[in-house]
Parts: sequence; C-alpha cells; structure tokens
Amino acid sequence: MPSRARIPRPTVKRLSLYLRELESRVELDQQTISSKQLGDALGLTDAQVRKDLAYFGQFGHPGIGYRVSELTERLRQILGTDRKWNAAVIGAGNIGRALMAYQRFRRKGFEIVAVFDNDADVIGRVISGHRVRPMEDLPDLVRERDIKIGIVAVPAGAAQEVADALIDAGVLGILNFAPIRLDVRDAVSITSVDFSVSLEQLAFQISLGLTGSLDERDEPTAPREG
Amino acid sequence: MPSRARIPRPTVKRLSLYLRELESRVELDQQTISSKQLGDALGLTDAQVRKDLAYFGQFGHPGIGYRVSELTERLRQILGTDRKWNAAVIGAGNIGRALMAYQRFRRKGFEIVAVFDNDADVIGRVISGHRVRPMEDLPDLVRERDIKIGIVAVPAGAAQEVADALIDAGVLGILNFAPIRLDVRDAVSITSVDFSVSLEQLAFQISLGLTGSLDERDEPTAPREG
DNA sequence: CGTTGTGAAATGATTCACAGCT
DNA sequence: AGCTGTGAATCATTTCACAACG
Repeated sequence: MPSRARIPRPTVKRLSLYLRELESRVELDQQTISSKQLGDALGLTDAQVRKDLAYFGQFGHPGIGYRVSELTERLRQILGTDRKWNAAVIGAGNIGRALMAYQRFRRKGFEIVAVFDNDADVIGRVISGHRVRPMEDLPDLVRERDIKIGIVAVPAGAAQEVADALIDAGVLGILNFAPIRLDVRDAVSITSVDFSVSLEQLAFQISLGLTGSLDERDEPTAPREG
Repeated sequence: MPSRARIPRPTVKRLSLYLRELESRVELDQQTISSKQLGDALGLTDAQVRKDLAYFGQFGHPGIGYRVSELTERLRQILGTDRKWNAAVIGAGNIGRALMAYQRFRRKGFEIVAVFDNDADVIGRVISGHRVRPMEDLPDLVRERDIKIGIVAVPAGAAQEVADALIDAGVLGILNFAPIRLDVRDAVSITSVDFSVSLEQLAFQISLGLTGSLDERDEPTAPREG
C-alpha cells in the first residue's frame, strides 16, 4: 500500500510519461513491460523507473516486469484520472477554442462542460458544441455542473480576476495558460503552461549549442518538460 | 564574464520567469529591483534569485539591487531572444491556428514565417495571414526564409516523420506539441508541451490535496513543465 | 544601512549494485 | 536466467550565512 511517503516532484511528471507510453503499448497488445524497456522508450534509466513506481507500492513481478494493463490502471488511479473531472474553459479566444476541440482531454477523463467569456460579441455563440456563457453565470454553473477544474485562457491582464472568480466558485484546481503568476493563496492546486516560456527555453538551448554545452539528459519544458 | 559554468536546468526555466516579471516592472517604470522583490513576486527565495543570476556574471549593484533595464537586456541576451528567430508551424489544425494567432510570440522575437499541412482541404488557404503550404515545400522554404525553429502541431501519429523532415531541412530546434516523445538523435534542441500531461499533473495535485500533502514550493507544469 | 556574490552546509534526486523472488 | 525493490553512494540543487561593497 502507498503508505505516506513524500513523492519527488520530478517523479510526478514522469508518471504521466509512463502512462502515455503504456497506453501506446496497450494498443499493440503488449502484455508486460520491464523497467528497462519503459526507460529506454523515454530516455530514462531502468533504476529511475523502478524507483518512481516503487513510491506507490510493489506491483512489479520479478523475472517478468510489470503487467501493462495492471500498471496502466494503477497509474490512472495514482494520477487521479480513473475518474471523470468536469472542467470549464474561461476565454473563448484562440487558445480556448483550440482546447475545446482537443479530443485528447476527454479520453483522459477531463470533460469540458462549460465555456465562459466576457466579450458580448462571443457570448451566446456555440463553439465546438458549447454555448459561450457570460462570466456572471460562472458561480451557478460551477455548482450545477459539478465543475472541479478551471482552464484559464484569457489575456494576462484578466487572468487574476478570473482565477479569483474560480476560487470563489469553488473549483479545486486551475490550469493556467495566461503568462502571469496567479496568486491563489493555497486555495486551489495550480499548473501553468506558458508557450513563450517554452520557446525561450528552446532558444536558450539552441544558443548554448552554438557556443558552450549543456548536458541533455531529458527535455526541459513543461511536462517533460517541464 | 560568463566564463564556462554548468547551468542547472531549473535555473534556465526560472530565467524566463524573471524576464516575464521584469517586463511587467519596465511597464511600471520601476528603476531597480532587489533579489528579494523579484523572489517574492515569483515565490522564490532571494538567495535562489541571486545564485541563478550569478551564473552569468555579476551585474547586481550592492546596496541597490539590479537595474531593471540592464537586467532585462542581459536576460534577453542569455536566453537568446535579443535576436529574431524565424519559425514554421507544421499542422494547421486547432493548435496550429491558435499558435499562429498568438501575438506574444512576435513580441518575444519569434516570427512565424511559414505554415505547412498535408491536408489538401487546408493547403492554399490563408490563416492568420499565412498561406498554408504542402509539406513538399518545407525544405526549400526553410532555406529561403531562414527558418530556425519548427513548431510541431500535428497528431501524434505524424509527429515523428514531421520532426525528421524538419531535421533534414536543417532547423536548429523543435517545439513539440504532439503527445509523443520525438527521437531527434541530438541533431536539434527540443522542448515539448503536452496539455494532457499538464492536466494530469493538476489532477494528481488535487487528488493528493484530498488525502495526503505535498510541499508546494513552485508550480509544476512546465514549466514548472513542464 | 541594504544588498550582492559566494563558499560551505543542507537538502533533494538519481544512480549503483545487489539481495531476493519467479 | 531475468527482473524487481531498495539501501547506500553519488551527484545536483537549494539554502544558509557572511564578507565585501556602495
């Protein structure tokens, strides 16, 4: 059983990558996978993979490896994606629209059940099957539709007030696409994605490659970045 | 002078955040900023800020702090965004379109100068001022337009072959939005952004918050990717 | 004063290497 | 044999704490 161990933050990031790789192995009907195979596929050592997984209990099989279906299921439990999470997108601009159309969210258990904007020209329009609502409707809809996650896709200048509204409405987490640090006073969990930061990371790597060198063990960026 | 020191990867990520914060201080006409102020704004310690900046030389002023304009300029040099980087977007789907319309890229020195897709229905159409080109045109256009960065916004199944084409064409770096690990054989620099991974990180944090606890020092994601 | 830059100490994460299971 | 789980060793990053400077 998990017991209560402290999980290194880099480990949590890698869990998502393990799951992504495992899902592609399920497709291929692969039955078992060793820490070596999994590590090679992701550019990690076998010891790293085993250490990461062992934080959550012992579900490998000596001599065999890990059963793909078992590990997949277990990782979903650990990450919390074995259940459904209702989410709202705030901001029906370019990024918001791209996210609404992103089919992968649903397959991962995240369902967009409401879309908000404060632009009168957009309110009432239907985008990707969602009628855009005014911000005033947020508190009621968060309650009615059991929305647990707010996806902030508004310009930097509006992001903090949107975050405050989401917190007041009672969401548990915020995925922030605005290029600003949101102050959430520990009221909710938060994860940020900033495209410009990602491009800058890349520019730095390139510039460095033109002169000095940096060890390239894994990718920076969010998710794997990172 | 910089000399040749090894730069910790976490430091590189924070440099982008420092720059983002400084740019907002420039707007407010703030002249100087201390490591304490900068750290507080980003949830970091003052020692962390100083250590990070000191990797690149000594440009703080004891008793005063850092001159905002000077540090801004210096960070741009370090990150490589004091120059122009021409980029191509591959994939004119939802994500590709959102990126084309993302004005912030240009302000950061990244200019999208070409867009490619392999869907006959999309080729030839003009989106956000860019005529969509067939993939066959990629090698010639990369050369003609001095494209240094490829932004991969195609489905996972097509991403590796697109990456190979970009490498063959001679780009220096790839920003990858496909949910797959690209094999680039050290030929180019790479940074990945995976929205589903970011959402899973958030789901994990929330699930954890409902039971145990995790130290919340900085944001995960990519940023905190990551 | 207030604030930087930086060795030294402390903390955190990865890798090693091997006992033990199948 | 092949592979996991894990303590011990190594390596990386952060924090401490203080001399030096304007």
